[in-house]
Amino acid sequence: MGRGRVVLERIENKINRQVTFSKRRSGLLKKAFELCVLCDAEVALIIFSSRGKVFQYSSTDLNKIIERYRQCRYNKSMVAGDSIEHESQGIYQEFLKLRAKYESLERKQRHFQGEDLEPLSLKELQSLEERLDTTLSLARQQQMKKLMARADELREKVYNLEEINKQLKHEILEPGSCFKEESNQQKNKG
Amino acid sequence: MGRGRVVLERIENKINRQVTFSKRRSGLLKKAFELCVLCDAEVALIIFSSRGKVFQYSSTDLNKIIERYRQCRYNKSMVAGDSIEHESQGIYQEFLKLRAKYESLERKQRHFQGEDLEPLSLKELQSLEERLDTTLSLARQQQMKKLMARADELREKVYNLEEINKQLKHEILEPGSCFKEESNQQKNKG
DNA sequence: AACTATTTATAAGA
DNA sequence: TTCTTATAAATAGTT
Repeated sequence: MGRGRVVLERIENKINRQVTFSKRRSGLLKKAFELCVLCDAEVALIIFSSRGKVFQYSSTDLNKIIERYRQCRYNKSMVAGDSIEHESQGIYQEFLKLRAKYESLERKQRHFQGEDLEPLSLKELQSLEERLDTTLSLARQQQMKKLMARADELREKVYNLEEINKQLKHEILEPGSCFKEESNQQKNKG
Repeated sequence: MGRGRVVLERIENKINRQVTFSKRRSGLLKKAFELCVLCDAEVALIIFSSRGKVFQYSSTDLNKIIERYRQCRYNKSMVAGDSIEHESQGIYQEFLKLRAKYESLERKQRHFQGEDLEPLSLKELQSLEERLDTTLSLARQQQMKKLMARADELREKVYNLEEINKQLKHEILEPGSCFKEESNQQKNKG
């Protein structure tokens, strides 16, 4: 519908594409609206331009329509027996789930820090105590281990230094090399 | 576009409405498709007939488009200066941030449970030990409190029962009321 | 489901 | 961008 036949492929000319987008976009929105009025249908339409601008029409609340759609899909997949839905719930759902998990973990964490213990039952308190006790001894073991490792290191260093010292003393008693300054020092000492 | 001018209101004739719905629906879907091809746009279209049947077109995965749309809305409301709390980064960024926080908390939690202690420094281990120790005594205090409260309750119950006992004994020694059955029992005992 | 007279949408041009 | 206009496309009413 226009002065030339249209070929169904991406319009390469940028200006042209943008103009056509603008015109057809408004046409599409109008027709969506008409369908909804004339035929008592529920319609949701989301359009993103290639540059990321968003346009939208919905006969009623868009989120409601989306939910209704998802419900339909869900039922269909139930019938089909697929139920791959799990994965594609969208980032927002994922976000909500994660937030719930986070808050739960946070609560648990607070207990480990001795906060909000009042609402815990005796049984829960006992289990907490046990775990704290276990962790405490583990933490102490770990400290021991670290300290012993460090002690070993130091012992090694001490040994090495002693060896070097020995060699140096040997050098002093039996001179025969190295630096003039050392020779001078030996003179002063002697 | 048809043999008569159309008035924009619900078509009352049911058959007519259904036919028009069918025609316009396919027109709308076709135009959505064309817009997406010609103008490189992203389009999602959901249609429910008045009888609840669902039709859908989307240039790419519908859920992706919906999420993109939600992110746009979210960003817009941020820009509008409603809640500058979380910065205007979009739900996906929020999700990533939360995930990082969650993972960090999870790591901390593991330490409290005595796991992955090896990488901790001596200083960190000492601080952990201190906190565990504090929490441990708090947990024990809390248990004490609970136990003492329970003991009080029991003491109260015991006292009450003892009182009742006393009264009952009194009744046995000095009869003079209540039930016939009790009187019979007294006879038997006597 | 086809047909066709008309209306409507829109491509190209200004 | 907006308007104009020639023409393609969609579709209302009919068969």
